[in-house]
Amino acid sequence: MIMNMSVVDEMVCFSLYSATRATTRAYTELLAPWDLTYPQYLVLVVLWREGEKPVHELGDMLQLDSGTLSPLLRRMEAKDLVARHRASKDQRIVTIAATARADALREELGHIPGVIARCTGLPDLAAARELISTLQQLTTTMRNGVPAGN
Amino acid sequence: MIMNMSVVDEMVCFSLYSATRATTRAYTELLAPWDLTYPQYLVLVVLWREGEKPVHELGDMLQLDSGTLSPLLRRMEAKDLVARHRASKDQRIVTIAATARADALREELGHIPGVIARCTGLPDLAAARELISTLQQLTTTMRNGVPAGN
DNA sequence: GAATACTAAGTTGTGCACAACTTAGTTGTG
DNA sequence: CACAACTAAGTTGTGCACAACTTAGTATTC
Repeated sequence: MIMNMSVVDEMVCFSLYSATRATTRAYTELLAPWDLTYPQYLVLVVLWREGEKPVHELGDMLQLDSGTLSPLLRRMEAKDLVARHRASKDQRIVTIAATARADALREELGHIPGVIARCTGLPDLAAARELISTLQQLTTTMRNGVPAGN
Repeated sequence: MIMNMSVVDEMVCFSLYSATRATTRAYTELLAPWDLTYPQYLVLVVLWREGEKPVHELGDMLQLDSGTLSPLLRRMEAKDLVARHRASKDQRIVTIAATARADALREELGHIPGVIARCTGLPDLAAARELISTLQQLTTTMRNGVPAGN
């Protein structure tokens, strides 16, 4: 907690920032043949696993607001990957569903998690779980925000 | 390395992605009073520590290309945070230097690393170093790219 | 039941990231 | 010297993220 903590903590953030961009680039390369971006792929993963979902629930799961999701889903709709329809019960809610084309992609893209697994270079499942745990805790703490009084 | 590895590995990437966005938001909030973004702050940190630098060396350090840095530095120049001048020796090279105003900010922003330190929620220096090490290794492996044959 | 508060989705505007390209300057080779 | 190969910075275009706002529909309260 003493002296050089400062530099190290900036390094935590910077190495996070670098690692995420490297990961996104790996996904970009992997997904290029299907004209998919990483956030678009994440939407498909959620829809494949959970079925159709309102926009705000997708937003809760991916931690993205409508300002990000609305145009992203519009692009996915244009590529015939998702369909939107108003829920009849509550006319404010737009439900997003994977299309038949998206469902077909599920098999085609089944190799991706394994490829990414190798790309992480993590030695085993335990190491992966530990990293996930550390990152999730960091996310929670960060999201609680900058404590009052700086 | 067996069964559910796939799901876990997607979780590694997603937790990275979430953690980075949470961190960037924390920086955004912290830096708002100075009208600075996180990448702009990173440029200042490099210039403070290393003195003036050509654009491509900034790019090497931050892993950003000229397509990102050129407009970013233009915005920083407009805010009187950096100055650009052509190196006389090699006329292709534009050297970026912190302005007096940027140097003055160095003290004013001195509290930030400590605040971020607390926001990470990491228990001690050892935990921070371990996370940095894991992330740097992951970045290197990721950047080596998707191995041939998928 | 009318005014108010709230919620869901979408819009607008700014700033990264990054691929692909352009322009200008430098180096290397014959 | 000429010319090809290379390098540095900048430009263009696309797609996130996200703050701030708008629009429309729902719930609440009196």
